[in-house]
Amino acid sequence: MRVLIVDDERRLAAALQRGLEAEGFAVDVAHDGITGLRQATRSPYDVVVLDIMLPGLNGYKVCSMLRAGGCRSGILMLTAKDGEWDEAEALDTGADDFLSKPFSYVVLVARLRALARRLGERQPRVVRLGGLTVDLGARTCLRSGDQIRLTAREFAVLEHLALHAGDVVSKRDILDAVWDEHYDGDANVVEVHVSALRRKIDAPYGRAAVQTVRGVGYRLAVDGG
Amino acid sequence: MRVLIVDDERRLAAALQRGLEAEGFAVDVAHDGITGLRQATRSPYDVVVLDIMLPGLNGYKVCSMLRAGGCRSGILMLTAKDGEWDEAEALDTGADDFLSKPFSYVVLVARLRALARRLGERQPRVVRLGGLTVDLGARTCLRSGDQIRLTAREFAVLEHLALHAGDVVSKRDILDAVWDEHYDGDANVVEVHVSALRRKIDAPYGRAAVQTVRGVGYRLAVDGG
DNA sequence: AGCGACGCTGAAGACCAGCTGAAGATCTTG
DNA sequence: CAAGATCTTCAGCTGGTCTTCAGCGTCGCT
Repeated sequence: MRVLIVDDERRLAAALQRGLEAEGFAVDVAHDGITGLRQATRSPYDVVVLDIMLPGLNGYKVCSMLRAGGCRSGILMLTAKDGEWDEAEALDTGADDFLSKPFSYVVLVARLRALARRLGERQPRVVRLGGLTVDLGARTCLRSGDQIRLTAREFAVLEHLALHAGDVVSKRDILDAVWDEHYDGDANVVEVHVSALRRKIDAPYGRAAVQTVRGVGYRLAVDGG
Repeated sequence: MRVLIVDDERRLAAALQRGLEAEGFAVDVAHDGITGLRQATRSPYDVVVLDIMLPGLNGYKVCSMLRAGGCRSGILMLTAKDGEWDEAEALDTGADDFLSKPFSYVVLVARLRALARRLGERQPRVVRLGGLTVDLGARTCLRSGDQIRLTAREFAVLEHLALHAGDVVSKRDILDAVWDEHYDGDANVVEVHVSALRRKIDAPYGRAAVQTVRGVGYRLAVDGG
């Protein structure tokens, strides 16, 4: 899932980025309103976490301009508690949810997930493919009834494949979806994680759910391999 | 959106038709399995609402025959609640969703809409030519039901031909589309790959989907050869 | 029938994409 | 701070794929 954090408190933003990335989100950061606005319109995010106090262009303006421009991402506003700006106004400008600073990290993650779920209800919560079950909500994976322990990256890769089950997904697509867009390293990271994934969900079961399509990318077999 | 209702309860079918037409759907009705099957294959519907209890040919049979014939419409099965036929079986035969009778009209409409949306979103780009099926999304190719393993180049050539099925495509066009457009090598590479393609999708089946038009180029027969 | 142009195809070697083990970097946890 | 897990980078390896080439077949024209 792709998240954009727009906050001028660099340390907070960096901490959030690290934390969320560890949970498997792909996170980009902007430190002012103008940059955030441009970033959010240029690239499709699932959720934008938007601080209200921003240099240049405040959060309300960014939010309403995004909505005016037809942006369909979820917008979670961070409101300072001093009461100068209130939550009702945040919702009025088109935000989907708000959180008062200071907030607990755990709460933020829960809200992010809830928001993403709410927006993406059309997306299946569970993808079942033959003997392979990927539970996007619980972030768990079952193969032939066994619970498989996956790392954050592994799961994120599997998630993206599962959401496009049956179709070939290029390594570039996976990079864009799972890593943030500034990642410019080798696509070999994808190969490494796919390799690890196969070692866990395919090899021990003699299956081949994750198929290589040479010269194009990968495909998750709709029958689970 | 085009909907076909196949149900032998004439009053129910007529009521549904009126209701759905009022909501802007284009609705046709059939009262038995044979008619429904013929109607569904003759005309492309977005969704077929299919009762299971039908005179002549039951809903399961209609459904599996439709799927066997390559029908890609959404199929919503109406299952009687007496439990004689269960939902798992409905899904097995290729239905996309089911609804137990008696059902609420509002629920039916919601399900219809959801189904149409679901199908529309994941509309795989598929080109079907007689016994030859080229799935551009999954990058797979089926000939008479067999999965054909193609290399990246072979598939790319076939893809370009399929997108212009029935038209003659010059070797130059293929070079520009499949190879880099500044490729200045011999056009013989195209011949080599076409040759390999024919060996896989035509020769074993005694067909000739890929036709040579001497002095001009190649043409993919619209009837699959 | 004979000729030339065009197209087909088998073989061979260059080439390249993808796989994987290992090592170092980085982050998390106790 | 140490231990452990995870992520990324790297390089060697493998096997499939692509291209080239040459020889042959086929077609259309005279």
